[in-house]
Amino acid sequence: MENMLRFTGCTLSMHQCRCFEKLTGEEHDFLDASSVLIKYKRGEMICKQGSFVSHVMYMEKGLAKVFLENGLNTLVLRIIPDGNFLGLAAVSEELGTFPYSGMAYVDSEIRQVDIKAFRQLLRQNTEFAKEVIDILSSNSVQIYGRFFCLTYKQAFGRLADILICLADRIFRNTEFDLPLTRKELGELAGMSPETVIRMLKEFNDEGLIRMEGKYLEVIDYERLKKISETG
Amino acid sequence: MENMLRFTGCTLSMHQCRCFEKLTGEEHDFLDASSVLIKYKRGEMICKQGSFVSHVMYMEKGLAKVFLENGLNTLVLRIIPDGNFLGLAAVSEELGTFPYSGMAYVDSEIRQVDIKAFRQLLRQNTEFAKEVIDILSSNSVQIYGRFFCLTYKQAFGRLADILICLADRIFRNTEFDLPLTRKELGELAGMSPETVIRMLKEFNDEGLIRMEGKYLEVIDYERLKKISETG
DNA sequence: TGAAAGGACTGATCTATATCAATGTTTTGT
DNA sequence: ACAAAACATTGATATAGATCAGTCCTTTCA
Repeated sequence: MENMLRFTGCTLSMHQCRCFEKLTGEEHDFLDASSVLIKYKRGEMICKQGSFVSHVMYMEKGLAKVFLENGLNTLVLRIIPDGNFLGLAAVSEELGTFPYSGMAYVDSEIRQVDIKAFRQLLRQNTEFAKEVIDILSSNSVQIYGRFFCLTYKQAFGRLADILICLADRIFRNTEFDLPLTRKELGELAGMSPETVIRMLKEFNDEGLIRMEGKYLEVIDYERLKKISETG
Repeated sequence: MENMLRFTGCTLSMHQCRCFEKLTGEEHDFLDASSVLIKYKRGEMICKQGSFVSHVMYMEKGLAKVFLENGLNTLVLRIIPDGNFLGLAAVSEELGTFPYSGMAYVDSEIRQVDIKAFRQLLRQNTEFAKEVIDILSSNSVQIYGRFFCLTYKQAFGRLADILICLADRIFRNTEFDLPLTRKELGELAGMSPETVIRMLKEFNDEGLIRMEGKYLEVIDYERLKKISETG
């Protein structure tokens, strides 16, 4: 009788992006003709909050963060791995500018699709439009969970959340080399880099994880999960 | 040269809901035939997080909150005044259950539209679908601002935000009678009821607002705005 | 209309986490 | 290969805001 919803700070939405499967061969060609593939180096800005929108961006290969900033603080909304849109806010005709920024965590390849072409497909293919609506809804739900988590959970719970998310969903492995700095990890979990370090050390000392520099291994997944739930 | 985006904890999205204007007379009739109007009393639950979704809900008259809860804490995502959807997450076929709860702040009338009928209209009328996508995008952007605000602003900034939002967008007046308790105000601004009381008192003593029980008047709008921006 | 419950308010205390400051360690660019 | 910059780590300190405990006020409803 577990009717209580659990919220996690997970940075990925659950939805598997399937919208391109809904296109006809012809529409696919049209999309290809209306798009370009751009390469970004680690640390490069992919889009800047407040700048004009002219494309929809799709991550072909790499890893990026989508975030808000006000000059002082950075809030990561979502991590974008292969096969996801950087965000579809651009689709709305109301919104002429990016409501967030994007930056590559690692060298990445991003497909930029002309927004007019994308909107035309939305208009002419309702199955495609339905998929896009699903993606938008699913993104919202993911952000809600993250919002709740960052607002009410304590630091160790938030960090546990992020570690689980990285292992389960981003690297799909209990061990991995983190391409993020402690500061970037802090942005994800909504805490200062110093706090990240202290908590990671504690997790390490308690035998929940093993950590050496960039290398990270989740050892006691179950206990980490528990911390993420109760924290 | 103000290129820095401001985030507010405002609980309303900017989008004016126009999707019904896109329907033909026939489609309108179809929608009417597929919907019912339900009345709720102040404090009544409109939908419960985790329960099955079978309707899209549209606020005809009243005021409600849409929120997340885990048994201990409540996080208000959005306030819903007349002429807005309670949320469109239900539109996604992936999601069988409500990702949030809804509760009436005042006696309200809500139109429940059968989800199948709504989805059918999405499929057959691309202009309608486009409007729904705009609403979803716009809701996301509003949540982003609120997320940033609650994560990084200090309590007095968050409270100032909420007061401005209430005056500007909900009551459209510098004076109004609050239908919310201090606890509910706290949920909106992400703080404890005691903190709400102390801060309101301080705002009152500083001459920013005038407050007597449920009555509230915004006196120094500009300074309140400044506090919301710098807090 | 009077008792009970819920809400408003106040003051005292506590604590999680930011911030600051200093040092050692990698990484980067030339 | 070396200097400079960025990053990681540690310890000490500060503080915003939660929590707790109590009183008074207001609404509700029997």
